[in-house]
Amino acid sequence: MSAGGKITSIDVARLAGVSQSAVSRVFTPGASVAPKTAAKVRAAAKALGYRPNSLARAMITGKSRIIGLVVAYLDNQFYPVAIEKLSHALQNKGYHVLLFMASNTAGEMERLMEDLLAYQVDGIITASVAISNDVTRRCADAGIPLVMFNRGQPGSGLSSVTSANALGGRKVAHFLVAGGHRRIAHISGWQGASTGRDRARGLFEGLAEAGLEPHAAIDGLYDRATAAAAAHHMMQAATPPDAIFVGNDHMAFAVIDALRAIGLRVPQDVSVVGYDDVPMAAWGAYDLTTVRQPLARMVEATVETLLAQIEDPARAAQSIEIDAPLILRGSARQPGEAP
Amino acid sequence: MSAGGKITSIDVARLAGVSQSAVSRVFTPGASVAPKTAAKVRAAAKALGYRPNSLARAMITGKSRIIGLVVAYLDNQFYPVAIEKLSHALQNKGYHVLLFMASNTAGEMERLMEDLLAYQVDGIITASVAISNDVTRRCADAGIPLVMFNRGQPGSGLSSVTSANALGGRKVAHFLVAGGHRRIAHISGWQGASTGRDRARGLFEGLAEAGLEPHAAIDGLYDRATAAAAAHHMMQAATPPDAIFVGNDHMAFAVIDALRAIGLRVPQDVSVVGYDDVPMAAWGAYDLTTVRQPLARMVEATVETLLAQIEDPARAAQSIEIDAPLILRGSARQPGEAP
DNA sequence: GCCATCTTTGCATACGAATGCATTAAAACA
DNA sequence: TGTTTTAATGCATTCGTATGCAAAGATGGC
Repeated sequence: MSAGGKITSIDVARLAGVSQSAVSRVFTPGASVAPKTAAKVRAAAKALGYRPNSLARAMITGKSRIIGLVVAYLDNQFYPVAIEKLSHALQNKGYHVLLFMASNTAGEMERLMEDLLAYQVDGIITASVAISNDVTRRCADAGIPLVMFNRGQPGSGLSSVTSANALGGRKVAHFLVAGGHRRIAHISGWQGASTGRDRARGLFEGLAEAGLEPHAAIDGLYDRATAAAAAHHMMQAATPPDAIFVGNDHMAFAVIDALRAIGLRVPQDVSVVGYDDVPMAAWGAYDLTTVRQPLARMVEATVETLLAQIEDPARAAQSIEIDAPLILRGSARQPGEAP
Repeated sequence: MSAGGKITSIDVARLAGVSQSAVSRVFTPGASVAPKTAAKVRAAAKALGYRPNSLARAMITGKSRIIGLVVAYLDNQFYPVAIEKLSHALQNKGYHVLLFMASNTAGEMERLMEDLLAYQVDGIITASVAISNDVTRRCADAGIPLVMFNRGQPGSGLSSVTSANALGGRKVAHFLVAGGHRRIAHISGWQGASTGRDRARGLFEGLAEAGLEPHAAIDGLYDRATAAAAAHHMMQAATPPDAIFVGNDHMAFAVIDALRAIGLRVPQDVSVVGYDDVPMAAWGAYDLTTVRQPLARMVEATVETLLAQIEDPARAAQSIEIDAPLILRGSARQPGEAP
């Protein structure tokens, strides 16, 4: 039915018997058009199947209404779900998401940045811990509003939205101590980024408050294999830990698998606690006690912050932390349960 | 350092002492420019931090080099991983991905389509089984090349890339029969789309070849809760199945959880086979025997088909099926093992 | 019914880059 | 060296829409 040929506002104008400007105004919220004219135009537009060309509009207005979303690995279920919610939220605000998969090779990053700028994105969200500092800096230098999701960068002057990672780590410490654990180890998230560091720090502080030292601590690099190896290694020590706090759920699953593989029972032999509360954490096979990142609120805050910065570029960057509750499930012995 | 102010080809031209056309040609592969001029221009461009504006370029050329990627739910790990690979493949070809999350409400879909067209995408990939037929039709009507990933639509004249679903189902039938199972049930993928139907059909045909009838069959709608309920229901029958083929891994995990929850052992009491071979299928907690969708090859075929159609719009649609091998793990009793 | 005020509307231009055409500079050839 | 061919460049126009400005129309007050 509709020909493949491009239909422009001029075609619509011709059919409706008005000027091109009139057509434009009908599709520009807040512009001055007589209701009668608008009706004619809309009718003509519908008849022709006309759609305003967003790209042309972007040129004129200088706003593309495109947000660049930079992510790295989607294996960790936390990110797909975050992407889903971010997309929806942005779509609701009339923005669209240009997706960039970032491999972390230097050359790739370079190209990615170029592309991000070339497409005139109005703002950027980096939804991955593994984005290099350098990249975030360059985006900011280019004057494009940027919000880091699930990662902070202290002193960078960039906005970020995270859960209260340190507090979350501390909650885990208190919970495990209250549950009677005394040899509490940590397989941390990558220590190259604040997220992993803060969770570790929180744990250690919490332990210190109870007069405990961390029994062991290894950087799991957010990598399943690394985490599994770390767990394996810890359990072969002369005095193995009686609980392991793992830096995120994604690694925690690998840790549980690794423990079971060597015949250990969770939580009878070792308690395991994760961080994120991805949907999978609630699944029967893992039933993971974990700290919930309140995704909906984090997304809301991210979008709100970004759009505010787009509207007012002079606005100061903000670092938002959202409280993360501990979710009790079966992978860790609870206070009052028999050891 | 670089001012937020927009730098255009005219600025570069001025600094390099050439015309705007010259600058354009330097950044247009295949255009005729003297090496000396190119060098001057590149130097000036670098000095100013100039990047060609993709949006402006898109207007002139009529090609945005943007691909619309429409997805629905990202809970099923198959899709995030697919998105990751699709993005990378398209980025390598110089395309970019505009991501659309489709809730399946009618109104939403309408808006989504409008947006897809408004952004002048060069092509569309629908990476979800749950996209309505209607939507795909309308994209095609608009004359935009479209490839359906992981779903076919027989007789639609649209391109699709899937694994050989029917054959996959048949492989499962043969495998389960060879393993000594006789009461083989199916919790299928959504029967509203070809993917789920073909897998079911393949299973049934395979069973028929062995002189067997399906022991039971319920539509799991690709939904965890539905699948779990179905499994529960099946096992409470007077003669429960001794094997269940589940329409995808995502549901299969739920089924295994449900079975274990009522004290059944997998595979000793019931064998479970999935479809997809998502990374999680290999994890210790499930160790799922499943049919592997060869993601890399599917992505490759999808991108290739789409780009071919973009280059030559007259090109006929094609339905590509890629062979899917059965991956043997621990969730199903194997031929030769004791029952 | 007339003038002041507020809406509508069209005209013309701008956004930033690509490209056909004509012109000029350089290279190739005799 | 002169002429033909080829490569390089600039000019002007184009893509589709938004918007300032001025003119025209509608509305209201008295």
